[in-house]
Amino acid sequence: MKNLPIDDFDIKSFQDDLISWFEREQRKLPWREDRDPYKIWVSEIMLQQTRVDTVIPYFRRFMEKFPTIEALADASEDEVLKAWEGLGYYSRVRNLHAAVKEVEEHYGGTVPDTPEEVSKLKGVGPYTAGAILSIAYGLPEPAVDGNVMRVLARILSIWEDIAKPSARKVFEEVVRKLISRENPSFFNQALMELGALVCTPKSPSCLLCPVREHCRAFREGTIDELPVKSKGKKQKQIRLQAAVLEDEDGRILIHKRPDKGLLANMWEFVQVEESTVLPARQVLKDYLGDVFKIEAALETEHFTEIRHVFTHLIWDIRVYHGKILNQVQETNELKCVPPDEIETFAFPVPHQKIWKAFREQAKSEKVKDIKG
DNA sequence: AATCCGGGGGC
DNA sequence: GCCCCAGGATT
Repeated sequence: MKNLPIDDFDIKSFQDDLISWFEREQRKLPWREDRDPYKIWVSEIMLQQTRVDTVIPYFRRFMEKFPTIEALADASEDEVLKAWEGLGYYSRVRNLHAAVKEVEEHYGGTVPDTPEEVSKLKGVGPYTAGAILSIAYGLPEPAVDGNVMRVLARILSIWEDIAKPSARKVFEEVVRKLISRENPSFFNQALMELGALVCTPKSPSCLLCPVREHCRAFREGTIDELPVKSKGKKQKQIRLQAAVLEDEDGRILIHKRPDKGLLANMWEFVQVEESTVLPARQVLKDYLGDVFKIEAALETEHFTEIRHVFTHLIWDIRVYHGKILNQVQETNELKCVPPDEIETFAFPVPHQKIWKAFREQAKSEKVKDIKG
């Protein structure tokens, strides 16, 4: 029996060692400057599946642009998406935007402070609810993320598979038993900070650990076996053909993705999935040919290939260059924009790479012209 | 319970 | 390459 009860565990001593370490060693972070629930909330959404160092510049820019709940509620979705461009998991910010409007309308602009109300907000799950309630309001609610599961799995020698959704509840019950009633905020933050700075996934710094004496895995030599985490399956590969298309005025054709699913509401250059049957480029030409007259430029070879790895799939994109000879009928999803305005739209990273490659290719063409 | 949903950094 | 990251919504 490896999952031991926590009877022989000195909770008070553990809390003291953990919290006093946090008071000494915590990093200075922009969302720790005050206890504004709005800032705590935004930071927690940004930090979902995203490292602190990545989040910091986004957080600063976001707060400059949308300093209050009211400012964010009044912004347009395109503006908000643009501020999130490059951070990934874009439904986070669309949900945040909707939730902030909800708070503005139904809670008079004040983030609610009960588990029931906070949890109802879009994009606020068990972790984020606990984080807001404990950090912003000082309530003893668990905030169990990947760090907390790793740290507690080691300290208490818990052999649950932390990749399984059911594991989170086990750890929430553990936190309810361990959490400091005097300082729930620092207790929760300290567990996460410890996971980020000391009790790391690989080669943890046990010799520097403030709670080493409380750690069963350290005592029993099982640090490298804990936590137990099953592996996910590998990504599906998708071949795409994309085109940077210019109209006769040199404007670029861009397309807005549907409001659900992958990269919802983000802009992109036109692209289609490659057929396994038809020869290269034929699919793209057929697709575009229904709508546009495409000049022979599309007959030339693709000018770049982009590989982009997502969590659950891999895009391999061949990118062509073409010219549109007829008038483009613009819609909400289809626009022609001048090249210098491309960067005002929110593009996913793979299509930012396409634009970068396109400009460099155009530059080298120019050099050739001059030399020729 | 599985699957979907981004992107980057560390090794 | 592989792993993981201050997870949540949908099915």
